Amino acid sequence: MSKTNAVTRLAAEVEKAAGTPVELERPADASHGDYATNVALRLAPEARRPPRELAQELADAIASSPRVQRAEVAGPGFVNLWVASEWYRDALAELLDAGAEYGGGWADPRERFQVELVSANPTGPITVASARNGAYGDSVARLLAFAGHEVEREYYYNDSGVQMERFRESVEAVRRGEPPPEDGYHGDYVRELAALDGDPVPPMLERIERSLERFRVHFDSWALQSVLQERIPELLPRLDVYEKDGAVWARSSTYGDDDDRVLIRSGEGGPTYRAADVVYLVDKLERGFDHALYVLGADHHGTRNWYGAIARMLGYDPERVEVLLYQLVHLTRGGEQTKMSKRRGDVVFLDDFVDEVGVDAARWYLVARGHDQTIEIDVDLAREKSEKNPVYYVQYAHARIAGILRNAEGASPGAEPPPELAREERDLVKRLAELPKLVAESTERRAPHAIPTYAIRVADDFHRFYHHHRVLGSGKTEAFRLGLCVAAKSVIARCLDLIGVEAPDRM
RNA sequence: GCGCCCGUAGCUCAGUGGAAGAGCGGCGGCCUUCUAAGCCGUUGGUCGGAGGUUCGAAUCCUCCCGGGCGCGCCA
Repeated sequence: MSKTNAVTRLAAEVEKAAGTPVELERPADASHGDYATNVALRLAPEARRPPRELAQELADAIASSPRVQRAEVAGPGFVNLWVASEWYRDALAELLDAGAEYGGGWADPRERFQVELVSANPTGPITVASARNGAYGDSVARLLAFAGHEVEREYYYNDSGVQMERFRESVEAVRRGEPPPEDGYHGDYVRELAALDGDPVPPMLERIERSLERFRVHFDSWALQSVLQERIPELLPRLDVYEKDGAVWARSSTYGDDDDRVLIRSGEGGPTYRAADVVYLVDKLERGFDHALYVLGADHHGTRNWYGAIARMLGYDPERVEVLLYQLVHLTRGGEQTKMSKRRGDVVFLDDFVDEVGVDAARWYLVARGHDQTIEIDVDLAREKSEKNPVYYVQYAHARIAGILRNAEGASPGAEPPPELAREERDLVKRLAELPKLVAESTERRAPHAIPTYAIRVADDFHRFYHHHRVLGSGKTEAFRLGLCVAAKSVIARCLDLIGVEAPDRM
């Protein structure tokens, strides 16, 4: 992080006294102060001094800051501190000044990222399972862009493999008036495609793109396996390979992969998907991306080390390659597990899911869980549950604020706190001031699910503030409270945007 | 068998060394005042189990139990 904020500036004051980096936490218990640090506990063993004694020195030193009202030692050696009016002014002024950019633009250095996401074979419409890939990957991309990086999203599809042939044969069969082959594709969409002329792949791709655009996932580019694999002969000499059983193998296990992988098949000698991976990786890195991110479902975790291995084999820094794994989506119907198979056609398509619950609830639902957590969706309960989706709670806070600002009629917001700040006002400022740290951690961990969790907290604090305090016509406190509203609205809108959800002005 | 992920309140889940949480559900209150999709109160947990590291463990390590997903010359 290259930018300071109200919290880090406060931490810096403690650092001066402690002589070591300090992180301030917000205690869960209000009686433990506005902020707390365990730095005395961490320092005590090396200093060979009782932690509470060190903590007392720090508390005394920090208490003299104009931003600090009071500092206390607590428990085994925590320093709890209560911030002063000065700090609230600093924090809110910063929020208002930065506006929509608050918490962003901190990346240093700014780099080029490519996020490859979804990349489902165009053998059928996008399913809810792929939608998680889209929701997760797109949110990571949004976080990186907000940090200040240059980000492009790409969809990579296989237009020439065995499954694509099955898909085309299924459409052809229907065109001849026959049922699709047993191991072919059977969904209704196959019949729809059969009604058109020519190769069914382009219209399928168009439909996929429309679904994803509707889901607010936009692709900057599309990559084709058939084009990439033409360069395989050119790249083969750069690889560490050997022949076995008539096939050509990459010695990937020596470069960090779990196994060696076949690049060129025995027999007719066609290239495998892995061979195209090699070309694609070179292509990505030579197009000037500093980082190539692969968003993959947990069913691909067996190859999570493959991409880094080929980067190493080719002499690239493997740190430039990142595999983001997310756990799968399981669909149930009235408690019964339904197997998802595009071939059988008994899947839930993204478009149907979105028809049912709306884009906002769908995106929120798919990104609000940790990516390491398997998601189970009961198709029968989806609509009922979506009505209780916390996304509406958060959007409602935004709409309420918009309503206040509509009624404000030229009254201008300010950051100057009134002599007495109410608890709800202080809580809201502190909450809003968490955004920079939250966003930075969420970006670095590739964990966008922290955003909705935080957005609920912000809405929570706002709704409470709103309930207890009148904004318009509140006299000397009006400007400050309007300032709070403007800042809260901006933070909520930013959080929602980072996960691809709209922030409505009316509900 | 081996590998990856998960096990926290009735349900769905946050919480990657600091003082156990949210939403939903249940129960009881609050609208002549900027949007009640809201607010307030209450109910509810030996953080799967056992050891270990640490001043301190839901969090780190080891083992065990349970669930998901992989282990193709498919992608």
